[in-house]
Amino acid sequence: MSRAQQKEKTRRAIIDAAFAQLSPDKGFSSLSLREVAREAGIAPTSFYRHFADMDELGLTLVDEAGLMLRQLLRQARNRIEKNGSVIRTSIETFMEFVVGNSNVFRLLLRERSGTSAAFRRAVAREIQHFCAELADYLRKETACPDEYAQMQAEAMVTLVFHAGADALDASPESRVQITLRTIVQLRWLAHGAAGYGRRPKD
Amino acid sequence: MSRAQQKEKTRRAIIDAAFAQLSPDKGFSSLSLREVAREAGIAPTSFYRHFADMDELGLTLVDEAGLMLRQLLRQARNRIEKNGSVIRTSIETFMEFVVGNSNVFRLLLRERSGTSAAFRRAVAREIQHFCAELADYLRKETACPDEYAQMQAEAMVTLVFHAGADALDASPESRVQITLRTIVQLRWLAHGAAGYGRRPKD
DNA sequence: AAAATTAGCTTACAGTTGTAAGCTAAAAGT
DNA sequence: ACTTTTAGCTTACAACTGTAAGCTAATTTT
Repeated sequence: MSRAQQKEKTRRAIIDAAFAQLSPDKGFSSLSLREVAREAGIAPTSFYRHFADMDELGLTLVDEAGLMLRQLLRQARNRIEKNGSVIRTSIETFMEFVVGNSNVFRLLLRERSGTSAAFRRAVAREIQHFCAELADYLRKETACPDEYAQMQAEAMVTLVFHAGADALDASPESRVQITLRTIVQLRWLAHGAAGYGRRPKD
Repeated sequence: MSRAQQKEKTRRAIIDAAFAQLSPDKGFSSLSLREVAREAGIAPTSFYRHFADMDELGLTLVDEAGLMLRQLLRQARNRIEKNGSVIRTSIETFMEFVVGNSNVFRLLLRERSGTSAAFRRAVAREIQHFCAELADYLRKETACPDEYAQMQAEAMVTLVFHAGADALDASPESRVQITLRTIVQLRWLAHGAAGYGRRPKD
């Protein structure tokens, strides 16, 4: 095996080790370099051959998580074409992602409000992609005026992410409730944004 | 000074020390018992005379933060009576709280999605109070049907909290934008929930 | 007045952490 | 074939952590 190949392999081992050690009770910030190295099967100091410090590893993890989010978007679009119900299909797809990749979602969720400004920015950027694509869609497909599409998308993503967070701590039965609740909330938003001309009283 | 009084005093010193050490770069989980004890002016081991461990201290902090939230609600109600504009006044009051007590708000924000299930539950409970009071208000004052008041309140609180989180990282000028954005989003929700009979298309 | 309780102290220990220094062996470059 | 580069190793150290054990002095109880 070439040196470059081998290096890439251990790099992956480190990343996978980090993801593997994330859990409901353990966030990235309580991950230690030594632990990660141990799980990856290398000496602690060898870690530095791949990342300058834990922060650099963390940003890599966030990047990978963002990649998975974008894959999720494509998957949702496919399903919508077959199914038709935009809001319901989107939320259900998202919920499957959250439950099936809970470690990945939790990473985004925690670092979004974590202690590192760099991490927060990185997560915000990934979520921003999400919003931008949704806003595009809203502009094309709905009665929502252009300037409001972005704000509507942001509100929707906020509510859906929050629902995902709730789902992580909930039983499978309550997850159904959370999904239903979120569907209604998103419909209100869509309805409200479409009929924006008539303002509700303050 | 009586023994009980003195004890209460050091207990407060510990709590205040903990709050003081929270910062944009330092969450509760990266607070050490020794650091807190040092700042409180006591020996590390004396900490145990007041709290069984750091978790117990953390839950106390969350409780205090929740108390401040409820005070905030009362303040908002007073202002609404004078001012009239419910949504705008509420959001502006909330934003003032976030900026003025950023350490307290950050605590809630972080522990809401933190690694300790007990902390998450504690924060969820405090936010639940918020939602319940708002739902009550919505039932009385708006056209929203009873069963939807709770869901609407939850959506509103989610959006407002999220706006608060954004505000923490934003410049004063962008805070104005965030506030305006949130006002519009909440109006949509109110509008959508009031006209719930006509469903928007999926 | 004597006894019991206790808030806070000092000392001590074992565990973990990040990372510096320097070696080895193998791959890549010449 | 010789030199350079480098991924990974071992060893080492200083800093910090939580907390156990036991003392002191002052308040409270009896």
